Amino acid sequence: MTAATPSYEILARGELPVDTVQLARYLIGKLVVRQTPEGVLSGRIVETEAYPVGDAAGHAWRGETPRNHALFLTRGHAYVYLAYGTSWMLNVSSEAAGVGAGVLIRALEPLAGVATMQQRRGVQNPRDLARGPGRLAAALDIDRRLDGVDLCHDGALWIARDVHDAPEVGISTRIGLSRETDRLLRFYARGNRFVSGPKALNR
DNA sequence: AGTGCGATTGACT
DNA sequence: GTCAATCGCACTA
Repeated sequence: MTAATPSYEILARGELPVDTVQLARYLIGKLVVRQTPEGVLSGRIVETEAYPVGDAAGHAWRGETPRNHALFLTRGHAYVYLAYGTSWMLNVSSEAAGVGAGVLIRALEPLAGVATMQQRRGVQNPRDLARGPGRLAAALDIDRRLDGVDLCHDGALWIARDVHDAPEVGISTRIGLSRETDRLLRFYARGNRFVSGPKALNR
């Protein structure tokens, strides 16, 4: 028995806040659980960013396309896309069906399957396994196969409740954007060492 | 059909 | 601190 076996109680869709920004904040302290043939991988969400309706930095801004289709699914579905040709990004759709918006999961505190993640990433330091959206997806073996998956159902990937209380949440501007750079839509577990970005954005 | 450009990362000065 | 890698897609024509 491990000392801290994580709980995998799936979050029901009805529990998810209907608003994109509220959902981004709500997801801090929840779990991402990935079921693979090799076993379960999981982590605690410590950093998110909201891309609400009307946000010029959001992929849904110019309307629905084949790529961003999953953003228009009802809240709680995975939107997975490739950035810079190298890094997969995991998002959670966040509004009613037909409305395009989402929350980017930017960092996890690894919990279950750490050895597998270390192997997958070729990295030993637990802090570096899922600190950053691209690393996170690589650690959990997330790519286009999971685009459109319902995260409120048992399957290859879902979101679960944590046994611990939600951490204190900090708010800042988002990272890596060229538009809408001043909006305070990034949420993070304050002081948590698995949060990405500069120190100034982790107070 | 051609072009530009990322919601990043890792290697390197 | 700088910078290239690398791919799919959206946009233009």
